[in-house]
Amino acid sequence: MRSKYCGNLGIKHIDSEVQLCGWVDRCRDHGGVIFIDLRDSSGTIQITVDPEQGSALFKTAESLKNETVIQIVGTVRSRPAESINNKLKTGEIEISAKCLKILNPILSNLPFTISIHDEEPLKEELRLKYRYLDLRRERMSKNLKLRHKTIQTARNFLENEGFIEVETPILTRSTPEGARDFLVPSRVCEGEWFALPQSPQIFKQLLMVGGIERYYQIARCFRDEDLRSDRQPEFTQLDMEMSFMNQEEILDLNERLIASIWKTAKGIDLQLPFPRISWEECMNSYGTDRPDTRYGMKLQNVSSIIKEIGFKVFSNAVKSGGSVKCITIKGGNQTISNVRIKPGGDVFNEAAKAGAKGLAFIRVRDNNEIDTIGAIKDNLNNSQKIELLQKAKANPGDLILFGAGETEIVNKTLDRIRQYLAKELGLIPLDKESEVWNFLWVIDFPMFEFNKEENRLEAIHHPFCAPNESDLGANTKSWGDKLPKSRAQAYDLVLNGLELGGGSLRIHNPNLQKEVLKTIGLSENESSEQFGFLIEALKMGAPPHGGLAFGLDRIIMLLSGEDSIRDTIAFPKTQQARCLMAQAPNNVSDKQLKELHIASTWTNDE
RNA sequence: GGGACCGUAGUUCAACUGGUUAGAGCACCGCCCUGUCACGGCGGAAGUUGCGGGUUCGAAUCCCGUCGGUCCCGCCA
Repeated sequence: MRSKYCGNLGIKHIDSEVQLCGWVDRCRDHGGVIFIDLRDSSGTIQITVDPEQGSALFKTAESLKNETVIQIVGTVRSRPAESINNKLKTGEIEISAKCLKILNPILSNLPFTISIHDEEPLKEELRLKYRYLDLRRERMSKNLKLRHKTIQTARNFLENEGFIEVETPILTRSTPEGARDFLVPSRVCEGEWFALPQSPQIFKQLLMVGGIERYYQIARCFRDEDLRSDRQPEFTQLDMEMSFMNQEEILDLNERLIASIWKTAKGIDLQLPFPRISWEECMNSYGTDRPDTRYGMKLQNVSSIIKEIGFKVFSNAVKSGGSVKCITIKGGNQTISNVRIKPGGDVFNEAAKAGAKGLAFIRVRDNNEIDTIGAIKDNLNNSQKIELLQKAKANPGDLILFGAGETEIVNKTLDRIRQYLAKELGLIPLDKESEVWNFLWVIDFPMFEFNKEENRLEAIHHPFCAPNESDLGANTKSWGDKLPKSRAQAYDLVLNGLELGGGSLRIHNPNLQKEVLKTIGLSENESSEQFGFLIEALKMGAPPHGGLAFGLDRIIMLLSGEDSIRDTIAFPKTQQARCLMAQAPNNVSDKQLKELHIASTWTNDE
């Protein structure tokens, strides 16, 4: 139907005859001559319809509406010098139309305009309802092309590294741990249920046992949890697993993969290797396991200085097993008023949202005089004061904010304030030129954390992560005692405060695997019922293996500069997990339910 | 499960403290216009103010409920 794409035409095509297809982006009817901006997936070009070319052609051109689908035959010619449009890639030329055919007219008014010239922001509700139109707009088509390019780059890279792409089941079994499963009733196996995979975790490990050695997949994952701007009920992971590689080798390969993606998508050469920071140091210095290192304001632990002072809020926090930490805001005396850090102020509110009961502060004045509430000032002697200012790296003009109490809350509070103030004080460069990409690996995660509600240990990543061998010791009999406190051979890739992906070396020793399942509270029976096939497989020549998975949607979001992964997904769902276009989920017939041996217990007043 | 914000013409927004017939740009329809490119000019049509109830002489505006969207906490790695 066509000989060329609109956006690829240029002066070298002058005098040649072309046949183009696409959408009418916009028309300018001057009564005599008519200009049509024709758009296809490659770009736009101006079509000129002169009355001399015949009245039928002209009449058709007059009738065109925006978004009419047309096919034109015409000759490429240079524009008159005064009519050259430098804003347009094809602005030096135009097509003189000889023939114009309407392939599909517009029969219904469009809910919004597609043209790039229309810059008005649209309600997302509308964009999602008419997603097929939204995709026709430049923003979404650009994002989808970027997504494609990113996946293509990953495929090429992994191909060259000897990986093969293997698909794993979408219908699988429900397993404990992790997120809520989406369930699918089985018609054939009455009363039984499939679950959609939260990730291909176990399958990819079994591919390793299957001798695949290097696997990857652009894998759809499903989690039935509440949505956020960076969370969808179905999302995509770039999922990988490899045999006979140690942690360093895996990290090295993956940062080269990320670098190749950033090179093609952004033209940026990332500096390798990425910094590696232990989980412990990370929590100490940033209060979070995914720190944004584009700015300072690191957390300082001042517990030891403060534990004996008379200010009870501080000393009691330390004595009851918690801590006192602080962050120093350079020049904070100027930029942050007392109103903002006292109850009701924006900074205080941020602290409160993290669970802090108060927000103590010290302002450093000239000659290192301190300005704070009496209860702190009166209880600090001169040497404590000096030590404190040193530890906080505070100078005259600076503001120090404190978190005191349970260490977890203190970390959460100061992390939140740190992030809030970085945005607030403009410490993060927003313009494209000074964009900073601070990648880092967080390593040495603990194996488990305590779940208060369920009163048991829980795997931080998942229960297949291999523990650090030196933490476990050689004596296999003491595994059970040492496991709860050992570190995992797990790693997360963090970029500018966001987790891009993570993984671990896996357990390939069946006894160790059993021991870990026992540690998270599974009985022997439960273990073999849920994971028997995995443990069995580990007994039959499972190679040492490990892997990781990247959140592909999130990576595209960062590369495209969008704030939501919805803008990287062709057909995403709303926060209520609805598809406004297809109107899913929807009701099904009683017959369908009956075949599946299920009945809905839902009532209106639920 | 909880908190916050939002919903007005096809669309993006406006409408003061509750007070005339709910306005404007773009889109749409009609007419005019031969070099525009977000073309221009003249005219026109277009509204269950998401929905339901309440307060009031009077509600887009205030209150309650409900539906939908967004952000966040919980949840989720």
